[in-house]
Amino acid sequence: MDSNSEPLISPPVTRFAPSPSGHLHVGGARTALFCWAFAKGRGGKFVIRIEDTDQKRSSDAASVGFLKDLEWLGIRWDEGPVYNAPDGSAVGGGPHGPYFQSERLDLYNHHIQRLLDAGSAYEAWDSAEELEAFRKDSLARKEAFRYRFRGEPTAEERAKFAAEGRIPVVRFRSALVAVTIPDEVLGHTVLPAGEVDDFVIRKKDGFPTYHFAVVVDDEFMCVTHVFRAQEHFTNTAKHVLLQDALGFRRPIYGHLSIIKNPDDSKMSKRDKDKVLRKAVKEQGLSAPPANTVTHEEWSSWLASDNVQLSLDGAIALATALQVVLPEINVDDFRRSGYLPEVICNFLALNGWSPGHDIEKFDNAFLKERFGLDRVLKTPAKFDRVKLLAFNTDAMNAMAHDDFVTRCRAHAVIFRPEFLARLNAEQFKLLMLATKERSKTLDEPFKSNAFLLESDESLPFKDDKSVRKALGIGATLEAGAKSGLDHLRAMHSILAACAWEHDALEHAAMEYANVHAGGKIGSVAQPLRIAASGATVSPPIWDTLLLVGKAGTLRRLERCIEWAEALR
RNA sequence: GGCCCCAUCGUCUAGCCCGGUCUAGGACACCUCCCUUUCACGGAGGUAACAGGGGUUCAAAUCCCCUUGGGGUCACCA
Repeated sequence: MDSNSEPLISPPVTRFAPSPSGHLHVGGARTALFCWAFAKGRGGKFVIRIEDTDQKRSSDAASVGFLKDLEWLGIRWDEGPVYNAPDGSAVGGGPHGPYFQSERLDLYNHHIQRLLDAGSAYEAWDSAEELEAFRKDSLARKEAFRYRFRGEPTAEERAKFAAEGRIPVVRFRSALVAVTIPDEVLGHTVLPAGEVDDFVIRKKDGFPTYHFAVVVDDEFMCVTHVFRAQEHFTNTAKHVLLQDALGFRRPIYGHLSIIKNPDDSKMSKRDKDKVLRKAVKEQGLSAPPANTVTHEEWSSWLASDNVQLSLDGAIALATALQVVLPEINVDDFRRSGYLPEVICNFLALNGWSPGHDIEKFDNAFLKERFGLDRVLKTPAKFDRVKLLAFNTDAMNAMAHDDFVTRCRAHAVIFRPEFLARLNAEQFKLLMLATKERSKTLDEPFKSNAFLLESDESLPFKDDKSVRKALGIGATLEAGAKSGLDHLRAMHSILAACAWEHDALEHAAMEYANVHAGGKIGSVAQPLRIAASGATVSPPIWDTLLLVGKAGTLRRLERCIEWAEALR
């Protein structure tokens, strides 16, 4: 038995309780992963609850889009919002619902009334302006602002407030005692008396605050272990006080360090906008590039750092500005072609390790081995380079058939144009030709866009390596042939060649032996440029096969023409 | 600023709780070489860290204190 399995409570119930959002952030994904692994590895339950007590931020149906991301990662919940997985199975439901806090108001109000009746809570009538003044005052004295009971309003005052249309909030009467914050990751620590103020538990709009709803729900959803981001650490004191006042059980707590960017900033959904703003500034743009965002969107976006572009808008703008958006959400990584199992593995390694120099593992292993005793207290920087390396390894280890299947699944969602261009056989050929150099599921598509070009309009790239391969601008020794010469010669050879891998290779080899000193590379590179437009493509014969005979010959002709005009 | 937490290669980390086996291990990145029809992959080497200062001890990355640095929090957001 390890140090954190609790003898008194088993099996454990953990929960992931985000506010509604269309996207799952990697930090949230890791929290969910740890909660899931802990519960499932001990025969317990993993619950999802939506914390939508902020009416301003609770929006539409897309508000739980992150459920799709969780499911994609292989993290399934035993209780929570109902979700129909792509494989047809239904996830969620359960006996302790509803799992949206906005639907549990009666429950919260019942318990707030209990506190009110017991004198552990009271109504407070302060206006926003009054509170602001208090805060300013505290700030001037270089103190943290702590709200304290300000006395019962007189009947007169009460009448005046009512006449003004004021609506009271309910505040919790915090005892002036030191509070121990229980934490199995950071260690139990004591908050000095007076640190917790009389915080609001019911807002003016009748909704409970986060602190109150969490405590009630954790109790009634039978949550035994709460693992959440470190930003909640100090809040735990409030929760503990509330639990004591309400007579609730106390779950075991563990606070997880945050995940940071390589530059030490906190990883945030605003990072994409940050990159774009920088590019706009550097490139000195004063209007949105064509086919990106509307002028209205553009100007409101530039007017305030707090405004975020829509995903589609951000992607379009990034393409136009030729910048790469940082992946922040799970969905971003999916779009970039990362494998869910690799993301889970890598995420788990940020803040936890199984020891013994083990780095590669799957969720089953994680579930088996995960425990709070090996969770790190230090924040980790999210290293995309290492993630990519992990993904590359997983891609290389994949069986050919699996690779093709998964690339196809990726293409259906993100690269449909390739499915339109290639038949099943060609698709498979391209995938296998690209497999060993693909670091992501998206790479077979991203790096082979030349296949989508028409033979009549494929652009040829004019750069140093292209000029070198074609022999443009170079002086030749007597009798030697340039890459361009090879191209001219190969045109007729290919025209007479069967369009099949070995035949192509054989014919080119034969030619190279006679005219290129056996150096096939000096023939293959010009061909590659002609067929793909640049010096990088899948193995040359596969490339020609995919472009097709007619297409290759036409591209050759155009390339020769283009190269001749260059010199 | 008050309160709380944290600190091993550039990065993720092992080791720390139970001081000696640590001239600090692994991985990613980086450098060198090999392989090679492009780009990649792969193979073989290499550079690289206990934040600083005090203690305790025969002995400290490991225990204690201070300094410095980093983080969190101080909402009618979660």
